[in-house]
Amino acid sequence: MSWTDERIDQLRTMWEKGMTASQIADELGGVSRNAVIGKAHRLGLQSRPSPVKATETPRKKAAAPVKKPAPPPRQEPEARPAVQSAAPAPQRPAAAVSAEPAAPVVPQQPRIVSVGPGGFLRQGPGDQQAPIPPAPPRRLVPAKPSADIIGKTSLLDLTEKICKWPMGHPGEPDFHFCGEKVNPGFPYCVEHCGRAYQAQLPRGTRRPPPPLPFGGPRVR
DNA sequence: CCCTGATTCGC
DNA sequence: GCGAATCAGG
Repeated sequence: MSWTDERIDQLRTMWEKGMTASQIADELGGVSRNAVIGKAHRLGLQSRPSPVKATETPRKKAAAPVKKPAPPPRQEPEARPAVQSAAPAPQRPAAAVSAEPAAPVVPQQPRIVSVGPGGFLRQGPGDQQAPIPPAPPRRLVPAKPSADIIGKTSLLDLTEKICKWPMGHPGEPDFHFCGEKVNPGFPYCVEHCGRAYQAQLPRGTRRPPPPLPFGGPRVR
């Protein structure tokens, strides 16, 4: 698989929604978790809340990645001697202490949500925000056997005694199995055994190409 | 061991 | 640019 614009877009969306690389890889299909991560980084989508601790990365080979020598102290220790403890004045609950001169505490932007099948966002009991509609509005309906499959032998109907020769192509609405009584000892009925098992001819002898299984190449 | 993301490096 | 291999942490 290759990274088409569409797939890149899906990757972006899912990554930003907080789906794990594995989930994204599954959903996209044809790519590994590593591929997803690699692509995400190449795209510049980087390091969102990951379960991995943000410890230094002392790669054994390369030079140490830019380690911040000293994060610019937002407040000098000298500027605020221990006066505060001596001031019994009614203070705001400790939360505001560190962000005193600045604006009110910034509400943490990345809300952690989980993503359900179909791409909807699950909400916790405490969530008061209106439900976010699924990106692609899909209606989930109970699976119902399609009209042209009723009466046919489905995967669930297969037993030891039933011919398992596939009729049609998997994934198509009318895909089913032969369903005849099997040739005892074989997974297929007598007719399909004749198709499945070809006599071994001496080497070098030409023979007409055998009929392709699954009803031959798909025609659309 | 399972999972996670990050990084490297040969292709 | 891609992604397997590898690393490192939960």
